[in-house]
Amino acid sequence: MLTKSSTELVRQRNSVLVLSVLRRHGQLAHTEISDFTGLSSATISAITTELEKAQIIEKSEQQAASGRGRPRVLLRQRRDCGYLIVVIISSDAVQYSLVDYAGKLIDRFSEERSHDPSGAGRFVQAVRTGLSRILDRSKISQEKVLLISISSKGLVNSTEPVLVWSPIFGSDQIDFESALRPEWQAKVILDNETLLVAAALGAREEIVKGADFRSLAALSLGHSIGLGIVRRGNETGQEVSAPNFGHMLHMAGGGLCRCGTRGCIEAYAGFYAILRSAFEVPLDTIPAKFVPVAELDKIAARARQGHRTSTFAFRQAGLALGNGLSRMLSLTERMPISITGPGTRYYDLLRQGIEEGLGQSHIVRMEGMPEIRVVPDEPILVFEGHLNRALSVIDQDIVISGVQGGE
Amino acid sequence: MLTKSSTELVRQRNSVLVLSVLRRHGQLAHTEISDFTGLSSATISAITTELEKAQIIEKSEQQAASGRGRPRVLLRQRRDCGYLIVVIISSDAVQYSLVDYAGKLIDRFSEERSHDPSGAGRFVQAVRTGLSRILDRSKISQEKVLLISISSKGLVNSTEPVLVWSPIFGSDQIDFESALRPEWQAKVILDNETLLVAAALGAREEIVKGADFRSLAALSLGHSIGLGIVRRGNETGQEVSAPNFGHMLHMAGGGLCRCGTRGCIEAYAGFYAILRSAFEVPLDTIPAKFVPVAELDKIAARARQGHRTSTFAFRQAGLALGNGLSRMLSLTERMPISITGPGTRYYDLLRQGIEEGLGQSHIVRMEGMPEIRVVPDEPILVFEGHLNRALSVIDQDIVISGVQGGE
DNA sequence: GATTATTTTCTCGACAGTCGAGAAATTTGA
DNA sequence: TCAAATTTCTCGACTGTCGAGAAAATAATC
Repeated sequence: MLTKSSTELVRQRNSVLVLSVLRRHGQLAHTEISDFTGLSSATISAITTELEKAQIIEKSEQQAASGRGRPRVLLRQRRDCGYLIVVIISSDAVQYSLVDYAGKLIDRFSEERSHDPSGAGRFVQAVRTGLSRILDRSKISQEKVLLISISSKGLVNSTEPVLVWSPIFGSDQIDFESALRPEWQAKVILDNETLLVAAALGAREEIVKGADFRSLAALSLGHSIGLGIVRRGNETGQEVSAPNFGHMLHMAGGGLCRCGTRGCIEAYAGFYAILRSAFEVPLDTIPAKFVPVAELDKIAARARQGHRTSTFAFRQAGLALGNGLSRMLSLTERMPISITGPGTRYYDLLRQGIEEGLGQSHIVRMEGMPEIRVVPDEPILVFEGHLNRALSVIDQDIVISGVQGGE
Repeated sequence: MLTKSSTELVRQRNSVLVLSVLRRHGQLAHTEISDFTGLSSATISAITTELEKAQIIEKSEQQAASGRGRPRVLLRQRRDCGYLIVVIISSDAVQYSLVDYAGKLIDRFSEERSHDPSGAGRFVQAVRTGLSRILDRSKISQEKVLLISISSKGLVNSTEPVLVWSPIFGSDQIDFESALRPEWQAKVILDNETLLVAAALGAREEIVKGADFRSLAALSLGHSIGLGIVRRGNETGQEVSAPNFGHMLHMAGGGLCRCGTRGCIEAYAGFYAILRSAFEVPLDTIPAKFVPVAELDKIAARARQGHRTSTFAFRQAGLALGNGLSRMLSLTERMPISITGPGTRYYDLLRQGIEEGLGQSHIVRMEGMPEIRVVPDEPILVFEGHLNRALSVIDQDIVISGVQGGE
């Protein structure tokens, strides 16, 4: 359904536009903003004075010497305009980061995670104390925290911050919104981890390719398997999604997965699955809860020396991934694939299987093999994705709610 | 990348909005347009007088008696504002329809299709003469034809009107844009047939559910298998896509498909595949080019009487469809599925397999079985989808290009 | 040191668009 | 014939963008 437009909406969108170029390029002068946005100088004046009055941006005292002429005055976000807390949940720890409005990291710590499975409720409690702790350490008042951005592996509700399914808690849903609302008035968003990786890669790619960028997928290999897809939207920036790829059906009636279903991709390509297959344990064995990476390294070493069942295990994993990717490509357009996560260290062993698995489908035979890149540093990408998404959400909210209220 | 907004853009969008409610509800009075759009009466006045001057809409002489008070004057599209030609390519015929700007069918005929496979070039030639013919018969000048909307089964380029792969011509690409450009200055669009079915169903659904509508998939069963997905977009109406579902990998190294690959869904669920499987022909047999429906009806009749291999054939087909749908659902959100096409007459035989195939995946076990509806009248939906899409494209183009030029 | 050239920022009036209020138009009912 | 009701139209206020040019501030030049 279409909806009506008004002149106020125009100002809102242009204000967000100004903030977004400021975010992308750091501090900028009046003229530069005008160049980047395509808006006239007069409009930039109007918008920036408004944003300055609302205490969202400020004039930087550091003058950029720009040859002769009136010196430029640089504008930048006010760091203390608001704060962001990033919570990254991984299988063995939870990392808390406090970030200011300009995207600068202020404080960070990690907390070990207890491995007891019973504790969805206890886990939420731990997150709440973690959040209090990072706030206390920084002496920032709670109202100044505008957004709490959480990420986890698993399946996430697309509209509300609810963890629908996760490798650790299974179908024990966690609703972060209602869990944090009593204490925090900040907005809470939750994203799948690999979605954030894809978002970060997409943002990088768009800087390089500009308007030529179309789409991209990120595949994360580890104990579990994640996939994120980012597509260029019409005008609303990029669209990202995190399908339930690890638990897509690879083979009906196949190996038993941690989720309880048979034949998921993860049941062939997850770390525990590779272990199981290398030791020729029956495929209906209940998977190990946790596999040390050292264990897999040993199998990989043997595979590299030509050991048959070890090689076979990685090959099976590759095939499952390749078949799955081909199915994903059948449902989307052709796009490059970036492989990331701890599993990238075995890419040499997985590669042949992946390519063969891809090649078994009509779409790949017709359009050719998609471009595959290996990008090992996943944690950096996750954090970068958090910042990209969270800060642009803050920009949006701040403009919609805060501009006229600032003075 | 975000892009700048201006007040002119606001007028453009609101004009398109006015045209779209006019299209949805037929002729409307000033006040009603105001109610439907949420725009103020003054704005409606401004926009409608502009559109009337540009000869896009007109006052209807038929006065709607509305009790006491000043009588309403109804506004409606001018039928002769422009015309649309709809070309529906199916496996045995090509249907041409001439439609006026108000969506009324003016003329229609079908032409048999020669089954010779060599003729991508000859086929394009046939389409060109078909288009000339429908224009000649109606005595409408060529410039008045604003859009030619074509549909076919197969894989379509998402940005240009290029048929990338089709059941009949294989990888012999057909670029309708360059084929028709010398004669026609009308815009040319090409969509996958099942995409249009999905679009039509989505539009119907949105009328019923309004803002509650989220997404929906249409599955077309026949000689080949098609899938269309429609999702509610942010504010830009609905987003539709037509994945290459029929040739998604069902089972690595499986039955030989018409496309030359092994193991496609179509190689299990297409009419030719059901035939092959019912007669226990080896799965690597080159598929029949064309299967009369009567032939399949016979198999279905036997299956309904309990004949084993016939039942098995339909069950295998259902499993392939169910597995494929579960994979699709793993990559999207949960959505209802409408099954359409000639294959719906065998739905009683397919159903169990489809449900079992769906149930083998994690996503369905977790979220439950998606709602499945059977909607047999596919041709009507295809045409309805054509009109929905084509006329809204025309509205958009007409507002962008034509409004100030009208006077 | 005064002047000129150059560059950036700011300001003003014109123009486009939406909205609310109320005037004008037109029919029904008393 | 007049009042009530309803729709359409019009006017002034407000918001927004833009182009042009004024104002500001520095570097180069004489």
